[in-house]
Amino acid sequence: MPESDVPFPERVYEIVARIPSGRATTYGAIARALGNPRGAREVGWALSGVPEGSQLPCHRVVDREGRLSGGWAFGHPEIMAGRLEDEGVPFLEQYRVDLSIAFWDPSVEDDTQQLGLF
DNA sequence: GCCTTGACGGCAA
DNA sequence: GTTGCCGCCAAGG
Repeated sequence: MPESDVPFPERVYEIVARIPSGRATTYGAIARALGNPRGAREVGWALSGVPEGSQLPCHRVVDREGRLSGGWAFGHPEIMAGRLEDEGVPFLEQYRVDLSIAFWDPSVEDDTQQLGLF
């Protein structure tokens, strides 16, 4: 069946699920990968529907500046930041990841970008 | 059917 | 580099 039949939230989850450990991506990048460049807010809305305890690594999704805009959804940004830091994600500030190194583009399937090379 | 809210993004001042 | 405002898309009151 056409992918267009798949509900938007599920397409978001599918992308988020394949974000490599130690990397991060943005709401806008995911939206663009789904062919909806203006749907960044919709991506955020989709993730807000993710129940606690889900295996979905939604903590690896940040805004375009690398800030933990969704940190409070985990109860406290420290939880999200600690988990990212534990995976080796570089931070510019306490609540801001270095996307120049850790950014993972969902529209690229090339495995070399998952090697953590820079 | 109208208005407000929200885990965003882009641009102007 | 910051702050503010507007635009987008969906959901909920």
